[in-house]
Amino acid sequence: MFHVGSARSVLFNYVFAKNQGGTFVLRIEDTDTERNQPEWTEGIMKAIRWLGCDWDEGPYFQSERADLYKAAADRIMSRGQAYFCDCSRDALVARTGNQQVGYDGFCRDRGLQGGPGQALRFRVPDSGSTTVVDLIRGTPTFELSTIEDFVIVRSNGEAMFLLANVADDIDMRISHVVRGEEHLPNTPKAQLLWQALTDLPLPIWAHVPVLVNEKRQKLSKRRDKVALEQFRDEGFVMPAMRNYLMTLGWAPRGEHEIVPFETIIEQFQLSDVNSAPAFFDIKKLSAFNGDYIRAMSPVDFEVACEPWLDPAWDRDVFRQMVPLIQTRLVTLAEVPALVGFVFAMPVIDDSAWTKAMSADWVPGFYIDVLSAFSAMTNAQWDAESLKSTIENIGTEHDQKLGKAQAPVRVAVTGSTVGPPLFEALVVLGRDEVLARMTAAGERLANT
RNA sequence: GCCCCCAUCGUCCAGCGGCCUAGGACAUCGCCCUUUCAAGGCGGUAACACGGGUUCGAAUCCCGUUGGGGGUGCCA
Repeated sequence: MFHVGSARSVLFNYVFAKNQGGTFVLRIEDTDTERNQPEWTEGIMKAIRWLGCDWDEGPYFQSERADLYKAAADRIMSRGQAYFCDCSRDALVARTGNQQVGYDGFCRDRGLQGGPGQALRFRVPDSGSTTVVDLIRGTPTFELSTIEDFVIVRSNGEAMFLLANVADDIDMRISHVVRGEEHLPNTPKAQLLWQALTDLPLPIWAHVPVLVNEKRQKLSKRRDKVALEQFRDEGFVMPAMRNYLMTLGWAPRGEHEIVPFETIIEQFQLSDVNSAPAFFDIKKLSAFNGDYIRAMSPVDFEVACEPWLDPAWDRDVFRQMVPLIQTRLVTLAEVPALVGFVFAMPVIDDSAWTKAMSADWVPGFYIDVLSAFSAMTNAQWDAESLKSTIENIGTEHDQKLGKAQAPVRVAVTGSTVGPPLFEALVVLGRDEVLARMTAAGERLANT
């Protein structure tokens, strides 16, 4: 499961790196070995590739870099900026009587020597402040007195992600860190660690706003639809998703939001990114998707449809339907419903039948159409002839074409809506059309 | 509670002190086109949260209020 919010962050990183001529590094932050599942990593990389954001360097796995983190912890320890602690959460709460307060520094000067059950905490200075340089948010400043002594190495010896990230950022010479806004409160801690580990200048940060739902809460996989894979499986195409995600918090210059990815890369500036949370609007995504589908070449469109087609369907027949359906889609998943009638007669929808067949002019009109169709030679079986045939018979029954085509459409396609009728009749062929008309005629006679 | 962030149409963006009687996109409404449904064309409704400053002049700068959001884990 790859969260669309993560996808957006990846995209911003990628586009920024490309715009700057920089190197996009993929690092898998799998320090929590108890919870990590190997298949997650596979899914992450697959999703990033699907987005077209191939990395220039990596992937690096934090789970394989424990030595680096150990060395970093030792260095901080040797500088006296960390201490061991064996306080449990419960003990802390019991001491302070407050569920929401940070660590109270109980073990600061107990001189614990480390060992099972003891975590390593960073000794945050009691006074002073640290200022984060953020391309999107300016320079938020944090008072050190409000930051607790946080854990950097778990009691099982594993580094926490904060330590691992800083050690890696230094080791990998990371210049810019682009990530979700939810990490902003971690940043002063990261800077403290950074300065304890190296004299190298701090990285430049960019905290992109979170994506929210219609209730303006951060998108969560528990209550919201957020899986990139799910959108893909529901027929959203990558360029549409990519373009849409880029318009959340940012927009290309000018009057158009739908622009080539190259243009986005060319124009993107982190300093232009908005800092307010953005609503992930599936309706707007859908509009982008329809637009991208319409813009495809017929061949590309056919290829894109393939996963949604029944293997038994004749691809040559489908190809004839392509120009009739391409403007009628929001997602590719709608393709089967639109063309299915060509390959097999669907069950006629009851309300469609009633709607199209209940008028008193229908039976007579219907018989005329049936006989006209049977009379048509193969040479006349083309969209224009079929159209004027229906049109003329309709006129005889005092009906406009819009009304007159309805009974035929329902008889042949099972629905009142669908691709252009006469073109579809041509694809179906005279025999098949007549067979369906006859079947419908029998049903008409019996009701 | 504490820390931090944010605030332009219903939504996403544009706007970086005068070009704003605030522009575009999605959504919505109407008209046109039309073989259904779409697509397409044309047009409409719709916003600077509030209160104080600063300034000749503020959507744009400052302060406050209100309202949202994020964080507050030996998760990332």
